[in-house]
Amino acid sequence: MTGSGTPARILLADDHALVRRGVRLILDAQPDLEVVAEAGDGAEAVALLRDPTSDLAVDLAILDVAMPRLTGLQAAREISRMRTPPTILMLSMHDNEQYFFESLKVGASGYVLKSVADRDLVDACHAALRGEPFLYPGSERRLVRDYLERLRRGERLPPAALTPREDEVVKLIAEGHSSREIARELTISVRTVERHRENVLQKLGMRDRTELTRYAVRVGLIDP
Amino acid sequence: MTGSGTPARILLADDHALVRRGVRLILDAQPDLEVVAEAGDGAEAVALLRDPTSDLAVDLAILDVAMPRLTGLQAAREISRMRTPPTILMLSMHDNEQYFFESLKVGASGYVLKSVADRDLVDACHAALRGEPFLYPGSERRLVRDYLERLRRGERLPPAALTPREDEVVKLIAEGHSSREIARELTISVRTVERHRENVLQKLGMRDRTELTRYAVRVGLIDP
DNA sequence: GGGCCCATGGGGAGTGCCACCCACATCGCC
DNA sequence: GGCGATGTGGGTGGCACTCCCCATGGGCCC
Repeated sequence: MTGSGTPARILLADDHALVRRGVRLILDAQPDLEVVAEAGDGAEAVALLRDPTSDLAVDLAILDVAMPRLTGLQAAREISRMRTPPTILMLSMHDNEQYFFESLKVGASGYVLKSVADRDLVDACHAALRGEPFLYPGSERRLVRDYLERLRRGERLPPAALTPREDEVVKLIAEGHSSREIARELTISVRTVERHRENVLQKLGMRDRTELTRYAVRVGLIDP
Repeated sequence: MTGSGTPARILLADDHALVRRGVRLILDAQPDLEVVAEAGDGAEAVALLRDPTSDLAVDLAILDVAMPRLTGLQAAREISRMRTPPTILMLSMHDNEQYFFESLKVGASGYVLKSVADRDLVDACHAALRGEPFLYPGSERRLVRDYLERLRRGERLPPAALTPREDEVVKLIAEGHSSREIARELTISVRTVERHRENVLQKLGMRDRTELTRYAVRVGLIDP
């Protein structure tokens, strides 16, 4: 991939122009990296990569996880289905288990937090371009350790998002409804509502409704 | 302010190192602007400005609205109460009315969205340093027009919502901390934490922590 | 000085939430 | 034809949350 002579060609997608500009400055400072295209949302990124006339020949796509129109996750899913997809590196504000696993599921090779130093971003780009799955800044993190451990044991990823019913319950919880109200709304027993809530909390590794509420906002189940 | 000879001295606070790095590269490229300090959260920014030994002599503080520990808004409130406070410019991801007014209330001279171009950020810095209240990218915005209109008519800003202490408590609640944890964090009794929570719920007409969490996300006390 | 807001505490009652245990019916899939 | 996933339901216990009541002291404004 990308011989030692020509720099790797990068598409950069983030909805904040300032962030884009900053990341671009960081990457272009590297002799072997070159940002050849920018996108302000996921749809734009996909369109740029699909356009046969543009002939971008992108080696690496860096996508912000959360963007308008098409999120980075959705865009990654589309991009990884192309004939000769570029390597995908997800950029995220959130040190969040769900996002991380979702990113791997949609075909990303790397997941980098915006809180890391610029050096780490450059490292992640290099690792991704070498074909190594750069998982996280700081592989000592429990999240990654557990993930690698599961990989080693041959287990497949069960991060399995939520079931449709669980999504419904989470949405109502995050909207501030009590278990009793939700039970009435869905015409099931209070116990079943609580059961769903427990399962979701356990699945996502969360403790209470406030975390659930932030999750619901993040994934777009509700508006804040 | 800042003679034409020496560049203006800037403190930059944002919890995402990558964003900090990018903004710094943008600003340092200007001959008359110089980032002399960085902070990863509001508390750090305040501490740096307060420290008499550091002698930073900061002319302009650029604060991200949403940061851990102390938000940019809380930090701005503290900073503007110092003896010789620097000019304050708020940096925000959110095109949000509440946020915008809150920023003005806590003493900020400018409010810039992260979605603007780097040129606009530089312009905002220059305007703020000249003492002009640079209100928003694009002063034709209805938000700003209405605000200026109300100022002209001598109206005061809409009611002050929450007290600083209440803001702190809400932030911690929305981050998922229990009353006991918050009490330890703020070194007050559990009863007082609960008292603040009750008052806030009553003030905002809300019922529980999930509504409070959405509120905190809306006004930018926390990120989802 | 008197009033008001703010921050700090406490008691008690009722309810909700959350974590552990248990079970059974259905459906699809291999 | 069993096996896992999904949805449904129950019980118990402990703690947290929410809503009432009470109070004191400091600061600010008229």
